[in-house]
Amino acid sequence: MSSKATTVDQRAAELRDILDYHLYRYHVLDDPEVSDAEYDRLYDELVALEEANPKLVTPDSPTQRVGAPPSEKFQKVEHLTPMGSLEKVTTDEALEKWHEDVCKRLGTTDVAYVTEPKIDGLSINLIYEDGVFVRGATRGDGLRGEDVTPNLKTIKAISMRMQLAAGERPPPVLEVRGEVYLPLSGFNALNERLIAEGKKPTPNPRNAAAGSLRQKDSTITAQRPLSIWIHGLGVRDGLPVEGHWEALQWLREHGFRANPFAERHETVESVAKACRDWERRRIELDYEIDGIVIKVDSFDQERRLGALHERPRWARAYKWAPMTAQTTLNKIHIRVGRTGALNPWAQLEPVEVGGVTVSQATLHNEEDINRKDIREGDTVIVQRAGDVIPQVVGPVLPHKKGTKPFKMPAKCPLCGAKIVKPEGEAMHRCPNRACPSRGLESLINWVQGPGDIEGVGEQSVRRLWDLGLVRSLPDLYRLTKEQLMELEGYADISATNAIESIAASKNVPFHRVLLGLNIPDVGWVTAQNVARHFENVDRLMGASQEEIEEAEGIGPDRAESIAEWFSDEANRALVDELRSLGLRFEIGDELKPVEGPLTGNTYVITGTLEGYTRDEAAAELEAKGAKVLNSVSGKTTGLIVGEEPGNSKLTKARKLGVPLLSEQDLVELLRG
DNA sequence: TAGCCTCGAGTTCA
DNA sequence: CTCGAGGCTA
Repeated sequence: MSSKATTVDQRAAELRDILDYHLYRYHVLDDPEVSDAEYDRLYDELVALEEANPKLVTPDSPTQRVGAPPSEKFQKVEHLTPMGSLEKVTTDEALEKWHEDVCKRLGTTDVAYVTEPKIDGLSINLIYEDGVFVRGATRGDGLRGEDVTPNLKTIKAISMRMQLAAGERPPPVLEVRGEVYLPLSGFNALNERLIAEGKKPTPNPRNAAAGSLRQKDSTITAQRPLSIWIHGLGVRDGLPVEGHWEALQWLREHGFRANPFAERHETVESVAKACRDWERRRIELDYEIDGIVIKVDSFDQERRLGALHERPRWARAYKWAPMTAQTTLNKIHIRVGRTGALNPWAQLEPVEVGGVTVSQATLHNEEDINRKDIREGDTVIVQRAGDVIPQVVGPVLPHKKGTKPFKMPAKCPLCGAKIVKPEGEAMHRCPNRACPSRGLESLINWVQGPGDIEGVGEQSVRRLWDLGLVRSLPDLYRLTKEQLMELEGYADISATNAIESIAASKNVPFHRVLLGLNIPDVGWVTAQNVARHFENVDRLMGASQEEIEEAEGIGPDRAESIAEWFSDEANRALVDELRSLGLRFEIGDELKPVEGPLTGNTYVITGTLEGYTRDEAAAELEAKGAKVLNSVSGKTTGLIVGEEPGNSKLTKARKLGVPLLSEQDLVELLRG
């Protein structure tokens, strides 16, 4: 061998070491030492050396992570030790019961546990021979999985070679277990890209990760920012560790990416607390977790406990109520809202999600449905966004035979008018101003919103509508007790109360009436501003678009919308009719700005208060001159936090440094 | 003109 | 509660 060859050989080996080290710093420790450019320079040097001397290429070289040719199919391989699946517990009681069982079998109460986040990803088994990564496989049935080595090599958080201390000899064979996952940031970026390319977004990070790992062409896998958390060992012969806690430390020291939130607990109470704490804290993570994995720490105790039907007695998964679920989408219905917008919604086979039963969910609009490729009859994934509103995330493919892509109807399902879809807008619309949907929906809106009528709810309004007794707001005020008593559910007393409540609603202030007219783009605040500016409806009706713009918070768009509404003859007739029925069309003194000790302060309320409803608290604050808004911003004076506060408001307030006030603080504020 | 603040509108379940 | 977008301000 010539001395030159040796030098090149040495340099290649050196470069492999350096590059491996920097990958480890970057992807395992999240603590890079060199710039990306510097890394690229070293990488290019190695590529050049290897191209000039193909014999230098080793299977574990950093250059071999990408570019393996597409394989025909995945080989089945046997795991060296079986990958058991975890028995789950869902309550503290079940956890406690397991602990008692463990203690009884071991004959001691001296049991320590290790907990760590249960990643919602794909279980993977990695084999290292003499410290070098040689093979990796999916879990499969627990005994045999699919060999996905080329794809795993593209994941930079997987070390191709173990980190060894000077003079340390690697174990001849080591089996390492982990969970491959897609970080949420990467998942969002991937979906944005897919949408931009006109492709279908992936329904959730787990599916995206699974799809990525099972790509036949590993160059595609390489484009997905997959990562891994290593959480355990299979074959571990000869390692100087006596328990899981030590094993995790050992793994970390040898270049494996073990989760930093693993904890060791001396008592089962401490374990239970960790499970509860993480249910709240899980949103802080850049990956999805669906519970906590709990293992008996000591390997000696683990061995004595053994397994039952491939399910280890020494470990449990504490699982929370799932935030997502699968169910069947039975039918897509159309609802026409009070503005004429067509709203498709899904009727679902009822399913538990995050502790409540979900049976319907909005599908927003046609574009959204078809981008997600949702069809009637699909099995779909449902999740609760922001912990509350159910969403259909997407179908679990493939579709059933004979299903068709969704299409909006061409005609309004209620009045038969031709549906329009303005250029650039997402919503389809029924253009018919006389469409029953609009009248009905506005009536429902009126009784539960601006009109604030007790004793007449959505169901009654629908029945009155169907009977033809009430088809407009004026009709409601002409309704008699006798007519109302024709309805099921109304007897003498309830009918009297309802009629009185309807009569009382004639006195709601002008701005509420304005709100009830259903003028597009006019909501609660704009109605107040308009009422305050014009003081009565005649001056408003007589105003030009430019004059309307002078009111606070009104720009060209809203001004146009308002002017257009009042230019419609039917609408002016409606105003006249309501006025003759006795509704108020000029302001009283209710909109006079209140001067008080809290003038200039704005507050936001979240959660449930003990002594007040939120409306009462808001009214009291406003009586002292404060403003009460619905979202936190830099200008918010304080966020009043009740029981079970909304997470988004709380996080935002913390981020912006907005003071958090308790109900106690509120009471003092109102008193002082 | 950008970026923040606010508003409107549509939404589910117990 | 969230989303999108109108309105306002620097």
